[in-house]
Amino acid sequence: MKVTIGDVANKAGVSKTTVSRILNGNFNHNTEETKKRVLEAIEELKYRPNSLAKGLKSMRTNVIGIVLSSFKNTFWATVLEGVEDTCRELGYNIMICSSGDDPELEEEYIREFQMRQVDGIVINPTALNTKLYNELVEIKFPMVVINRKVNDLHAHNVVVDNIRGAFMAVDHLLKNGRKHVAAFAYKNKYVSTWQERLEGYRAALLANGYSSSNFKIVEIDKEEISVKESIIRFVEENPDIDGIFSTNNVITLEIFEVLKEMNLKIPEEIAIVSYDETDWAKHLDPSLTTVRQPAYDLGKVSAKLLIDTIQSKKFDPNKVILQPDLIVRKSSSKP
Amino acid sequence: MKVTIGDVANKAGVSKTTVSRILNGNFNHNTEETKKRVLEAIEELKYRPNSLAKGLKSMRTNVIGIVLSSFKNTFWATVLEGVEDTCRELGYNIMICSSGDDPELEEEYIREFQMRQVDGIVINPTALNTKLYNELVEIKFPMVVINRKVNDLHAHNVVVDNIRGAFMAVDHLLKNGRKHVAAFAYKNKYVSTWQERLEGYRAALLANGYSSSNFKIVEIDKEEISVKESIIRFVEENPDIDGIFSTNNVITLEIFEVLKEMNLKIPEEIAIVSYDETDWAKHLDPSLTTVRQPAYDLGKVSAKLLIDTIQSKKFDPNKVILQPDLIVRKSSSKP
DNA sequence: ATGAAAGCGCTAACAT
DNA sequence: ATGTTAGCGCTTTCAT
Repeated sequence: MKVTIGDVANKAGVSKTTVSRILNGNFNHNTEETKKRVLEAIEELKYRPNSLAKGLKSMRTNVIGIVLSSFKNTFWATVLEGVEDTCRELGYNIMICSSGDDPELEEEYIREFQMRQVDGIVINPTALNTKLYNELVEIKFPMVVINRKVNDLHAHNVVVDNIRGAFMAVDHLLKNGRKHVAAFAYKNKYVSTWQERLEGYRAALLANGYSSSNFKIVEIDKEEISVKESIIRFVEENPDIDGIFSTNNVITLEIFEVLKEMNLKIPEEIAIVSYDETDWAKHLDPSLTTVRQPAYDLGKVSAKLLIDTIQSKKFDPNKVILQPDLIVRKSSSKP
Repeated sequence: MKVTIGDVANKAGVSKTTVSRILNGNFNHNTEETKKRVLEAIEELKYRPNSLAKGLKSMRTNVIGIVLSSFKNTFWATVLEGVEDTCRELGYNIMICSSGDDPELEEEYIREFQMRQVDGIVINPTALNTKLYNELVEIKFPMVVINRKVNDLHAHNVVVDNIRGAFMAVDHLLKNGRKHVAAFAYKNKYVSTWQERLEGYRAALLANGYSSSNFKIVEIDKEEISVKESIIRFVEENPDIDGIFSTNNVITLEIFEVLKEMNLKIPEEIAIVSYDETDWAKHLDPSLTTVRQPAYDLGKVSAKLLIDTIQSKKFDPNKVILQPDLIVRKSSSKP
């Protein structure tokens, strides 16, 4: 049933070595004649090399692992596309999993990937397994940390500039005449993403002549209160708000709903700018101004960096910061 | 550097066989004492079995491959979640790829998966590689075809009832007083999904006393015309339309935009029902009535079926049809 | 209850 | 230009 390299060798009347050489493009030293015979034998027997055996011998699998927090987000789907395209181009396959931001699951999956001898991993870390991350760096396991930062970790890191993205968003609101701008984020002090977007928010206020007493930050603890409820509460308690910067598009959808229910006009009474750009942003009513992150590039750059590391065995941590841009639509028009 | 089963054996003062047995839970015949010593050695050496070697020997990798058309869609992200949860539960890992509905790429990826000795695949087929699919069935390669049907293929198939979903959508429009209902779909005669949704549309019209002369079907050929343009053209040429059934949510977003630009009120003048349910459907203005497909279950059932097949080696094709449901919102309210 | 030895399918150093 | 041989790390008969 299973046809092996030995079968091909027999059929072609040569040794396994010769077949192996031709298979791997080392036929500098082969007669056209033998090459032809081997290729024919492969064709006739429909031989397909067993990657397991190859990997066991060569200590390389040409598989990389990718650990995401969740698949359910256009952003990650697009990152994955970038990773996939790069991997295909360079001859790698992908094993995938999602941690759901659960550190134990994250560790379990990483261990699994290691046992499967993946050549390296791309990971959006929970940021809660510091010891594990450092162990991986220690043993020089090729790894690219994406999207989030892990403090003091001596590893490759590819992120999008969240401070800048948030700054652009909030600066845009202020420059367009908004005076009381609030920021909404999920509460999670371990995830650099949210923290940095809030930092960008603060920076924009300060740069526009406001002081820290003007900061209006809503950090939503999903365990304690629903997103919707916390928005309602905030808006009721802060009737002077005329601009909102939302760090996440699930929150944004809730904000749209709440404001409509409260009969607050967007953008006349309250302007909105949101992370991230999505398929539906331009179709909302009013169309949504967004901070677009270069998700595809994030995937592409990360995969490329990982594979370079695998192939060159160089490990000086590389820190790459990609830039987002602002897509201005109607939700942030002048009042 | 690398610690192998031999190192553990040495450290514990036993043979590799014994370590292997304990590793795989075959310690019916082992002293508590040896078991303990081996476990300790594993712990101390931080030994992790090499799955490649294991797979090479045992002819099982506990990896399945999944071939999608694209990741960029909540539907597929959710399917993937179902697959992942099931795989984790049953001890399998996932290799992933997307074909972009390109049959050559699809074949390339399947071959790759075979060489990597995946135990089986879950595939949303382009439906254009009939010969390949049949070859896989022929060699009894465990495979579950999902979401789409392939004519005359003797393989497992898990789909959602598209005729029924479309019927429910259109019947709902008609029962709520709409008289002239059109259907929008991508033009692709190979993909059963679109074909069946149009069939459901026709069935609903007939069941409500209309004849085939009342069918208004727009099949959009993306090569020839933009989605938006084809919607505009149709609506201009058919001013009597008062209901639209959209088979795809990208088309739906464009429909919303066009109707707003043409100042046609939803749902007063035109009602809309759309595939699929998404995060944003309830936040559109007006909120969108959708046909929800059990995506998570689709993933779960498919993965379970695949793994059962792998483990039991039974191959009588299993045809599973899951049922969608209708989520009624404002976009389809009575005129 | 434990071990020795063969071998899964491939590659690569070392012949020839 | 091609072949011989020795493993890669594991499981699995078959002994003991």
